[in-house]
Amino acid sequence: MQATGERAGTIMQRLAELGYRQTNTRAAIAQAIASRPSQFTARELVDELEPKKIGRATVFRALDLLVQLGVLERLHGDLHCHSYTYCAPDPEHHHHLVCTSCGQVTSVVAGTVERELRALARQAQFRPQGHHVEIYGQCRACQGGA
Amino acid sequence: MQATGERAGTIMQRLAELGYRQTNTRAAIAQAIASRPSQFTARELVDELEPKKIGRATVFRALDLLVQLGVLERLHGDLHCHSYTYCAPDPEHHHHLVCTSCGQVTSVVAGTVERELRALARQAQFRPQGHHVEIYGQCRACQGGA
DNA sequence: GTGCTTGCAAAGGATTTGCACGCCC
DNA sequence: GGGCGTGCAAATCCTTTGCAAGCAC
Repeated sequence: MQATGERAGTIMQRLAELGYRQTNTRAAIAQAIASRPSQFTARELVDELEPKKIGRATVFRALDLLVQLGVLERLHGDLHCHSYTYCAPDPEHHHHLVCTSCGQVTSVVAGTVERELRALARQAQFRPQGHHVEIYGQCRACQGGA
Repeated sequence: MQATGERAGTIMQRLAELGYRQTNTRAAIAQAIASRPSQFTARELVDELEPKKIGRATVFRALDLLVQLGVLERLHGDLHCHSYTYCAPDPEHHHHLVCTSCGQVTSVVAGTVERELRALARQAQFRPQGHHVEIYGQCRACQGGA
């Protein structure tokens, strides 16, 4: 697990690396993202940042940019269409475990599943280009309580 | 593959079974769904049905109802968030192969993948409750042309 | 100084809701 | 006849866009 301060730093660093400017506004957005639980919506961020004089538009643009840079990922699924999740720089393809109780999102690398999916596609004479996998359930912390 | 007429019939039948009324409006919606390619958006249906004097609201309500009944499934994913797909009554859990060229959606049953996903979750001390899997690529028909 | 970024404000859509009428059972 | 289902229209909400001013480099 990464400290939130470190997380915000990583985001800013990544922006710099790719040649984007490190502005105060972006730092505030990075900070807001870092301080959120691992899953959040655009709306939540806008609500948090609007009082700080950061425009809706700016937040949406930053979100798009960060997804493009690979810092954030978009989540899909019945419960949280249009959610985002922070994503540590990681060249490996991975999947998500989404906790239905606390919303925590954990990334897992799953070579075996990958292979199975490819085999499945081949079997259907389908040429796979990509896929999207999300598993819902309860994370370890939530199994005891709820 | 199911004939579209049969498909529309199945939808109406399912409504009746669950105690919902079989109205002309719903029949028209069922027909429209049945005549679509396997993947479609709410917007498309509304556009098609509005000229026929079927209100937007009614289409959205019907869509929600059908998803609830398990006749339709919502698709997610970057390319087609908020798409729907017809789903033949089928007790078995399945996944989707989505063609990026023609939009065709094929259902596949994948016991092996299921098992792998469960194993993966267990490994992370995660209690799985469900999952969502979509594979993008080109279906057989589109591999030759495009 | 130059050009990327931002904030404001307004536009643009999509989806939802309220309500009175009509139709299915 | 009773109550679910429908159509109309307006409301609401989210997201995108245009443009002039500001700030990073």
